[in-house]
Amino acid sequence: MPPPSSPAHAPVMSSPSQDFRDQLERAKRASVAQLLFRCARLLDEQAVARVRTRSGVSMRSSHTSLFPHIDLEGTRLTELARRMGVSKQAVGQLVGDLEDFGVVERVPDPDDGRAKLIRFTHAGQRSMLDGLALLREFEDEIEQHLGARRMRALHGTLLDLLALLEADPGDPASS
Amino acid sequence: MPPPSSPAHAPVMSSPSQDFRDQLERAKRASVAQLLFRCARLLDEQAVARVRTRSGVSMRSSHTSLFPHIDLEGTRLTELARRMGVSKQAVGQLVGDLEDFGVVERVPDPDDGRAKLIRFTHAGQRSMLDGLALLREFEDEIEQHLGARRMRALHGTLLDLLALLEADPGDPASS
DNA sequence: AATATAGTCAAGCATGCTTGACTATATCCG
DNA sequence: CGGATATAGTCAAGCATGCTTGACTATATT
Repeated sequence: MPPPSSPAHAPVMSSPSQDFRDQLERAKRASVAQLLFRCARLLDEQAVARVRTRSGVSMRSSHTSLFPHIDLEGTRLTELARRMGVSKQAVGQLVGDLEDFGVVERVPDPDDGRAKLIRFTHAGQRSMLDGLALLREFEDEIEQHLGARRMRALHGTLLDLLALLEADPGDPASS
Repeated sequence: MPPPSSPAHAPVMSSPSQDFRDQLERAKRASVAQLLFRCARLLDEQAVARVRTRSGVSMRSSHTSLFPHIDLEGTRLTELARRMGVSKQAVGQLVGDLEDFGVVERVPDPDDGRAKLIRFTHAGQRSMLDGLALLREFEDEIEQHLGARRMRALHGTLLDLLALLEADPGDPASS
């Protein structure tokens, strides 16, 4: 027999293992965090697969995450690293790949002999536009399933969530 | 002198590079996919950090993602691998870690001398509950910022999105 | 001249997988 | 029964990804 449960009254569990089972069940329904995580991974995988299938370029999301930080007139490596919050060597590797892909190029910075500007090549601009089109296509498909209203709501909520998460790196709540 | 951003012969309408700039600008506002990705990563990092800070156990989300698949009475390694869609060796590594943490144990399967059942230890059940409480706490904080309504909407939308992504692994669009 | 900064090269590490080879047990069938 | 074969799990190695740190060169700044 399990330890005497307090049937009528306590908020205590009927039995520990029953309680545990309930909790597990709840966990299976997946927290928002876990849902986000799985959605993000699947989305990323499928988007990357599409780009590679269609363009033949094996660009990954780590590469494309660089794009929004590259100014049209070119941006220094160190500045990119600062904006992205990683080491300049990390950016150097990404830029190296993108250079191999022919998407960006390094040109000397006229203002500083040590520096180089990372900027899109002509071809890179084209593939960038193609990639964005592909991504929009993908998201349109998703929107068809979710509906425009929910898609907008999702977008807005994620923006707010991101702001919260970026503002609040620690654990301010407790203690 | 400034980099010759575009040749002197002026493009007729809004220049290609202006168009490109617009596109980039749009990309900076981040697609849903990119937003999801960044939110997921931050959420994961912060959740993992909290668990480790409070419980001292360096469990990662790859470990916890195993939990929903472990039945209360125990589950075979191979079955876990099947449910998770990875190799049995991959699950073996996760289970090995969790065994070191004292969270799960391997007991012989009475029905099959080759098999073992992976199940939670007593302590594991406790830390599982603690972890879930922590996670709920975290999500409650998020809910405070987003509001209950948007949180529910987010949850529901993500569920649908997940279903879509899991149903549709390929690229059905391109014929 | 001293020092700081931009970038590069090389190595290393953590994570989360994979594949291949192997042991022990189960099951099927002639 | 016994041999062929399938299955559960383990051990070991390897790989891709996305970072890191350390050491270094070349140029700028003071």
